[in-house]
Amino acid sequence: MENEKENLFFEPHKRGLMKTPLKESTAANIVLAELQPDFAGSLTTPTKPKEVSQGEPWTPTANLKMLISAVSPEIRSRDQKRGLFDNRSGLPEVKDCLHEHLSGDEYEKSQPSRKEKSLGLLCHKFLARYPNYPNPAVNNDICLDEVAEELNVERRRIYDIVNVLESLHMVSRLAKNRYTWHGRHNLNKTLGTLKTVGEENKYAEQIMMIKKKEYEQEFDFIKSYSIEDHIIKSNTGQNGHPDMCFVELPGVEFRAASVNSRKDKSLRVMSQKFVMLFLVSTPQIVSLEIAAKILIGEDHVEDLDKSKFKTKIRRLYDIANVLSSLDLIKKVHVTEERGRKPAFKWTGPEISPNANDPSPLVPFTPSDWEVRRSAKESCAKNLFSTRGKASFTRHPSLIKLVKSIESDRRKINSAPSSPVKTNKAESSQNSTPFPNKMAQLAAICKMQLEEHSSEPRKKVKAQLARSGHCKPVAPPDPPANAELELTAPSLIQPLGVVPLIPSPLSSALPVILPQAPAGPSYAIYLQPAQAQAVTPPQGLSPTLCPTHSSKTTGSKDSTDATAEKAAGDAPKASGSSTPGSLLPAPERQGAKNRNREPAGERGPKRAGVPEDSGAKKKFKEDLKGLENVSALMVSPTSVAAVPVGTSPALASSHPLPVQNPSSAIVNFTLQHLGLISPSVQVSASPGPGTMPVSPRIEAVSVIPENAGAQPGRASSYDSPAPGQNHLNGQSVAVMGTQQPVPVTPKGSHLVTENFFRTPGGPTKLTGSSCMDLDGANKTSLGTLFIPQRKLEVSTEDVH
DNA sequence: ACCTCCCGCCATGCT
DNA sequence: AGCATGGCGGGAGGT
Repeated sequence: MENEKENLFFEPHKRGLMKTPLKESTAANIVLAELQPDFAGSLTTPTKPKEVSQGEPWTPTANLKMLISAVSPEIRSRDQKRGLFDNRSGLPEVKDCLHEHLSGDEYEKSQPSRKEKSLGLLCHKFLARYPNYPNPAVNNDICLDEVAEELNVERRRIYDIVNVLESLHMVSRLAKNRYTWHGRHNLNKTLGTLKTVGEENKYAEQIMMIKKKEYEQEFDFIKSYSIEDHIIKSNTGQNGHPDMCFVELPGVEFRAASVNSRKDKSLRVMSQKFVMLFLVSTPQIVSLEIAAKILIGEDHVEDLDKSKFKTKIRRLYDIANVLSSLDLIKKVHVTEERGRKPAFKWTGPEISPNANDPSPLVPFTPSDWEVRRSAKESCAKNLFSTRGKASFTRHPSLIKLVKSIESDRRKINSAPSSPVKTNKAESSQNSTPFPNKMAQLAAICKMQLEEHSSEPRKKVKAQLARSGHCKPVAPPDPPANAELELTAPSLIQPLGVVPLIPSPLSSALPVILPQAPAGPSYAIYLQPAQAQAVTPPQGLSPTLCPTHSSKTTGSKDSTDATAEKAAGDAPKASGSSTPGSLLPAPERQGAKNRNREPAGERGPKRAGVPEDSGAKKKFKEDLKGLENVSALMVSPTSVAAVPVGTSPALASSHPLPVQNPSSAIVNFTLQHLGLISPSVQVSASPGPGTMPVSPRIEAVSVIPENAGAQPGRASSYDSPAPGQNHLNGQSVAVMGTQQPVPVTPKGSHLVTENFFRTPGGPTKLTGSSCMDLDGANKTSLGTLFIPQRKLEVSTEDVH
């Protein structure tokens, strides 16, 4: 059916082509096909449309250039080394395209080395075919068969790419063998949603836990069950990781039942989770190890069987390759004492949970509400695993509901690829029942979870209070932390993530409290709308997650990243100053963001390393302080970095700025303290105060691939609408401004929305709008923790 | 020797 | 049954 439908839709354009791929594309043809992205898809397509959208010229030459540029960085360098590069095209890919040319020279190429066949390269080729911001008006469908042929790869490979792209809603499945290309129009929204979900899932906490465990293992450290653990577990479930289904955006949903059937396991889900990890972790560096553990359901690390772990890692590489091609991440290495760990750093745009909020200030219209609601529902769906396995599902009471829901859902989804669902409007009809249930479940679950979580936290708090030593949260600790760390230097390293220097473990604990949904401060932030829509009255944390608009994008390079961070910090800091939280509507977002981040930062900062009970006490105290101070908590993660900072206040206020002294000194100090590994260096900060240490580190590692590649591609594709450019992430500059600046232009949103999702045919706008409503998404609670510890280190590029 | 990850078998589920 | 999807992990290229 699906096909049929699709065909109908597309027939006009592609019909003939649809299934028949051009195999023969011998050289020339092939080239053309590749070169002309969309066209290729349509092959014969009558409709000119697709590629046209951007108006980008797709001459063969241009394509080659693009490909080359895209691929080249890596290959080029390699080739150069080898000496291959020189002559003909140094690019293997190119070769593919142009195999014609002398095989002699480059048979090597002709016989593509493994690398030439890499998924990353393939993905670049794939992406080269489509504009970053396709013209919605045009038919942007993708025929998998055609693409596979054109790119000379088995379809299986295309699935790998498409699945990841689908997870980012850059493509959506129309029907069998057909996808629609959305490009980056929705990317920010998607990322915002993922971030929100990631926060809700408390991935940051999970990461911390894992790290903590590592520490403990290494050092016997406190084995006592930390409060945090309990909390986390309660929230997440035994796994420690909430199992959730694919996160669907209102506008983009899977239409094929088959797709839905495997949703939970799918590469898509893994991809989303992986992305979430980046979005919620402060350093935004995630090691494969940690990612794998979390994705597996880490809590039972012990249980982990190697094979499973290995498989997960393999998959993560696949995903990472695609994400790298999208320039969302780049490979780096986190060095620990133990050795280097492969990790990836987020180089995509900074997103705030629902960053897009078009207009927070603006009152929501009824329609908006609906939208949000739908968004929320979708979130709920996501949260609950279809299986039942989901963490939330755990609650017995909920299981039944879940099952029923699932069944309903299946029915609904079962409609195969047929383009049915649409956003709210549509969904309302079809899926309405389901969503409602989901929403209810979600609400229930959240409530329950919150309760659970809150209790522990409360306990903790109480303890802390008793202890009385509270250190002021934020400020504190840099120094203290440093010391602590020193004592337990090793601890730091364990973290897979690189983070900011300071407080490893400690960060985790402290942070938690503040974040607790229950936390007063958070409550404040909640937007009524959100609360209602998304979560139960409680409001839970959800609100917390604000978007930090401030962070815009990131950027591309490490430097940018640093800058970003710095910027982010600054805002945060400011936020801290304004403890409160209750910001006027306009600021809400900012406030939220601030809150979130701060928390994360706090952790680190505060974090003392609990060496022993004493340390723990400190933590607790810190936590306590945090609670009290919650308002104050400001400094973002960057703070953590600040080992140097003497006064807490300073630290908080200026994230890392501490740099004041020479960076060299800082590094030296850090190293001694054990906060950072020798390998890592904190570069001198650019500006005083601005650069957080950690960022710097990141900065150090530069990445070859992406940078190089993207540019090429980007140039050609990116241009779309002005606003949109920002979306790409790369473009946006970050600013330190405290106030969150909306990264993406609202206008763009609108645009995108409209465009978005056109699967079936006529586009409908509605859905996308939902996404925009940040509110709904925001509902998540953010967890503030920042797991990071120090670890870190050098990020090297993979190559 | 380890890191990456290509390759394609084969299960799953829709048609 | 046939086909589209895509989970999965053996094993090989790279470093």
